[in-house]
Amino acid sequence: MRFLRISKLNFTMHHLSEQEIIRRDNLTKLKDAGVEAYPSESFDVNAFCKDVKDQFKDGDTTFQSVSMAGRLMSRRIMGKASFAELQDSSGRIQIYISRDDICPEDDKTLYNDVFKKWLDLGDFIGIKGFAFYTQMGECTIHVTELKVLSKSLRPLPVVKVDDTGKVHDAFTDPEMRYRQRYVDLIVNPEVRETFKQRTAMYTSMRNYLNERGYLEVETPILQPLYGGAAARPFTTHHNTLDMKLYLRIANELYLKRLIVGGFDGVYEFSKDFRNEGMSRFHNPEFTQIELYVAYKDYQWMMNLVEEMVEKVAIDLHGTSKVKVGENIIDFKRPWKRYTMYEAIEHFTGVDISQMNEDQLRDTARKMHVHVDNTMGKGKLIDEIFGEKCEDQLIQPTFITDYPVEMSPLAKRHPSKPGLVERFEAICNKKEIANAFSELNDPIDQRKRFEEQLDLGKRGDSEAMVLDEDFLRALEYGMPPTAGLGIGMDRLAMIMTNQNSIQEVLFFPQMKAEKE
RNA sequence: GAUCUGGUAGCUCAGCUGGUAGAGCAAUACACUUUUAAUGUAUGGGCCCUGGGUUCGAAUCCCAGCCAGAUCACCA
Repeated sequence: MRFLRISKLNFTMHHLSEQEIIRRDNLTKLKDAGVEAYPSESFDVNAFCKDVKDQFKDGDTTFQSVSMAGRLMSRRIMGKASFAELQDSSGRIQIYISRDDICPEDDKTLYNDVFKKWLDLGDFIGIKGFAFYTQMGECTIHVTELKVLSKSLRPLPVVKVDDTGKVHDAFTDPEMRYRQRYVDLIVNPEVRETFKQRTAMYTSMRNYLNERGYLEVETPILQPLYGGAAARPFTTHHNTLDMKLYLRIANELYLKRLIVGGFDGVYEFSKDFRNEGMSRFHNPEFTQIELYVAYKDYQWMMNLVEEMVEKVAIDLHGTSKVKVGENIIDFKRPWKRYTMYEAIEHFTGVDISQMNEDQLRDTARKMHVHVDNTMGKGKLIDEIFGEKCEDQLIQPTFITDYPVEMSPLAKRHPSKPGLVERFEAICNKKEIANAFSELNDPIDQRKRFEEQLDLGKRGDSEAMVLDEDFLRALEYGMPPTAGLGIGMDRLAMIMTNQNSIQEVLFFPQMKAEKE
């Protein structure tokens, strides 16, 4: 019955374009001539385009017996000799093919037919040969052997760069680039670089945290209760257990359970899911790193964030200064620090620290901040900050001491009533990190959850739900703990100078393509 | 979810106030043994996003829809 599982896609052939028909035709001709278009045996590579171009000097004895593989990306045929470009994972190099070098015998099929007629741009080939410089001074591989490694049946966009460096016919349509990222990666080398930098960012952070002895862990994505953030979840269903499950919106409550269990420091790069709107800053699935360290507080965590993010910038760029849009952002320590009240006073000139709810609402209205009567004190402060301060914070800056109403999992500030020990790091007008001294008083935590339940009953779809097992864990006792979350996609956008989250996700979420 | 902009050849794009669908690259054929956005000559290639409407006639004007991008609102 297995054939029934084959998807419909295998049977519905799209209408073939002229160029696709020609490529299928060429495939048939290769096979008829006894050339295997999809050979199975290994083709051993001993050099990459970039290395040859960077290291080969004219007259050197190096790279005189190279074996290379990649896609054929351009072709300039001049009768019995041709220039072409080979692209591998490292970049491109020009290759030179002369008929009598690759066909020393009488049979010239390999050059006249296979290379000139039956190969197409995008096909994978393997070559053997030696490096030299042409009369025009370009580093080139003189090909002595040519092998077909894999035939390409669809035409690629042909992007050309002229001698002034100007790019012609760039493949730029965002819809096609995101839906067919493989094509984007083939023809746009800078896209490949962005994703390599994203991985370098993960490596940098992982190394930093591992060196300090923190344990990288994995916690459930499918959760019976969602928690750790204010957001609407995706829901799903487990058939055998016949139970409703949620895709996690955060992993905070699970990592804290591990601190209760006795680990001193745990972290996880966590793919989280939020069933909310999409924008150039929001994808339904995104990645956060969360870190929890026992016996530490938020002040200590601020120092860690500065040190780690500065290191990331240096590991990626060799300097703490990173170009982001029109700005140069310098991650060098120490970063500016403001309490939320100080920040508001600094950017608006108004000291709100002693104001009650009504005074705050009046002040907000005078500043033309949109507020309504359902907003409590914490929400009002948050609105004023968001409207008047956040947009002015380009350089990395810590904002500390948030209203307790916005932070149900954070510890109360010992000397500032109504506030919690929390900070956010803001950079390029956006939050890049959020951290607090974790609330470890189980009685207070239960009370805060109950306040969230009330919000939920009043219609707040993002209010947290009460997690009885998490409270049970806290009742066994959790050491004082500092916790941190960093939005990896947002940080990647800054570190790679991209202004859309889709540029740092290989496969951003898209609506289904029409047939 | 709201507003604006866009969807034409494999790719990048023209196509005016309605009148036989265009260019460059790519492709096909021929020539050319150090070119480089190779060149020269010739040729083929289109569900103009979809569905309605107006009109003698629609890629073009109108309406509805689909997809994308930008901005805004919620959010990381």
